[in-house]
Amino acid sequence: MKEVESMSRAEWQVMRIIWTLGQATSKQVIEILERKTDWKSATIKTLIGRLQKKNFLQADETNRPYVYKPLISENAAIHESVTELFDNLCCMKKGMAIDDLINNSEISQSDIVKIMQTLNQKVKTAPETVNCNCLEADLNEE
Amino acid sequence: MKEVESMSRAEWQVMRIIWTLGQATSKQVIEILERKTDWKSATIKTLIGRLQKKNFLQADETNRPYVYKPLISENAAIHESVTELFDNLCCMKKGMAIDDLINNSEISQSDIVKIMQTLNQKVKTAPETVNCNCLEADLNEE
DNA sequence: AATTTATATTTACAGTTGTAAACTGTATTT
DNA sequence: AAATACAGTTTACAACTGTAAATATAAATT
Repeated sequence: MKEVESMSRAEWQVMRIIWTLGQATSKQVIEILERKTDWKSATIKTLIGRLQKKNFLQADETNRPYVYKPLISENAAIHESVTELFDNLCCMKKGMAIDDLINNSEISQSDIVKIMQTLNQKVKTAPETVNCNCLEADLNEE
Repeated sequence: MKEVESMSRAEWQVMRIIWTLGQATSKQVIEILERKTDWKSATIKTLIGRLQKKNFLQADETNRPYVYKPLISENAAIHESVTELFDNLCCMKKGMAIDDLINNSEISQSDIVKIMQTLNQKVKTAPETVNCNCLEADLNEE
């Protein structure tokens, strides 16, 4: 029924460790997450297993302990999640949501510059207004 | 275990109708969602019921059919969801995520202007860089 | 009042998620 | 080789979700 698997909140925490390290053993992930959370090591093992099943992680099994590597890039994963969430929103509200996000996130100087450039491009072709379509049948949801 | 209830994807669709109409009967919600989705009316009734249980909706039961009203504003709900999602992300990646979002969302002229103003404020105090904390214990998650 | 219709509430059921113990197989140390 | 320690795999279980049928209740019609 579900087209594409998605990553749960707890699974995200595991992926973040592995993305940041590039690859990791379960031991490494467990050590770090035991400091960050109050999860038992068994819980973390479960999460690693599920991430493999969902094809977000792959174990290099040539020698033990296995080394786990990401099968999806962090950027791709972020894109997927953020897009999925924004799909829930009224299209009229997306601008506001982004504004809110900017207000509540710590963003570096260079990222701010980058975003401004994006906006400068965007403004050239942006519509005067975006209408709410919450009540309309969306014929096309590609 | 769960501090605050959150809204599922399907429940969001129901709320969007009710926010947009201000209030609605189940019949109205069902009619609209039957055009937008392939859900059966029974499914939509279940969702309305769950939203009431989670205190996102309240039924005015003075006369039938009941009129359902939101107990949370659309903006508040958006803030909650978006914040929850961004909590998953590496803080170093949030700027990029926002940039990606802007690239992929239709945003009105006025929203763009608003966002630019926000950025202009933000840039004054923004840090040069934001460091990844994916491997660190977060002592404080208030 | 009895029947039909509309609407609201209960029950159902499989899959996902958070959370973790138990078990199994491999590697290391006596 | 036997015992121990680790790491990987299975099993568990309740709550939440998507999906919907069945049932109960109230309103409208006959």
